[in-house]
Amino acid sequence: MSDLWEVISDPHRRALVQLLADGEKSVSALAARFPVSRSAISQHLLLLVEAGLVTARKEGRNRLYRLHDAGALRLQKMFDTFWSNELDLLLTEAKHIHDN
Amino acid sequence: MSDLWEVISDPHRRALVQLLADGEKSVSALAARFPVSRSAISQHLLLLVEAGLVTARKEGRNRLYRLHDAGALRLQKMFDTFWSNELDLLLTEAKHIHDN
DNA sequence: TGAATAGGTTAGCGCACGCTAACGCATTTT
DNA sequence: AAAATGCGTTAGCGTGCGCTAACCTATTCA
Repeated sequence: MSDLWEVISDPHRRALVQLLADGEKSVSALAARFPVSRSAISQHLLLLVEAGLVTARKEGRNRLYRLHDAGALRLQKMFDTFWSNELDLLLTEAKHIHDN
Repeated sequence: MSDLWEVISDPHRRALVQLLADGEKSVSALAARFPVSRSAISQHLLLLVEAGLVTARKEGRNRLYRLHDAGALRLQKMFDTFWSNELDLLLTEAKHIHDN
């Protein structure tokens, strides 16, 4: 996979990114928030690492995941690139016409 | 499907949205740009319509698709919502530290 | 040292996606 | 009227995803 769009299109993975946005968290701490198994979350996290969105470090028997700055930046750039000039123009035009 | 994230995660559908951003186009005009069959493109377009990103009108034997303003707006809001305060904060911090 | 905890790994299942091929229906062209 | 064009629709195929279950390893606690 490793395509950023595909990676971010999964709801669980998006939620993981959001949860990690406010700091490092362990796998079980994360998994506790979801209705699926720890294994599923683990696999999602590995995908996020592969995609460069997240990094991991070991501390004792915990594995702590955190958001990777460079990855977040790539994500932002991806959105910006997609949101091309034409799309922006179209929207501002539309807003102007309907005046809201 | 009809989930905006899933809809926009497909490369062909993203390209369609971009192509439609600069104006109405017929199915064959669009399909000519892709290596897949017209049927595939047609199915993508129907999905985009279902998702509210695109509208269609008939003119003679052509079917003209165009971007739907409200849909584009929903898309923009979706990105913004995901790009929550934490993510933004994290990025601006990171930028500040590395000073670039 | 044994039990418990945290988490990676693998096999396999169900399922939905993207696609093609074939067909049908309007509309236009000759 | 007949042929051609534009496009939706459907069936069916291959493939990859998300998930669970089961197992294995490393670290901590008793």
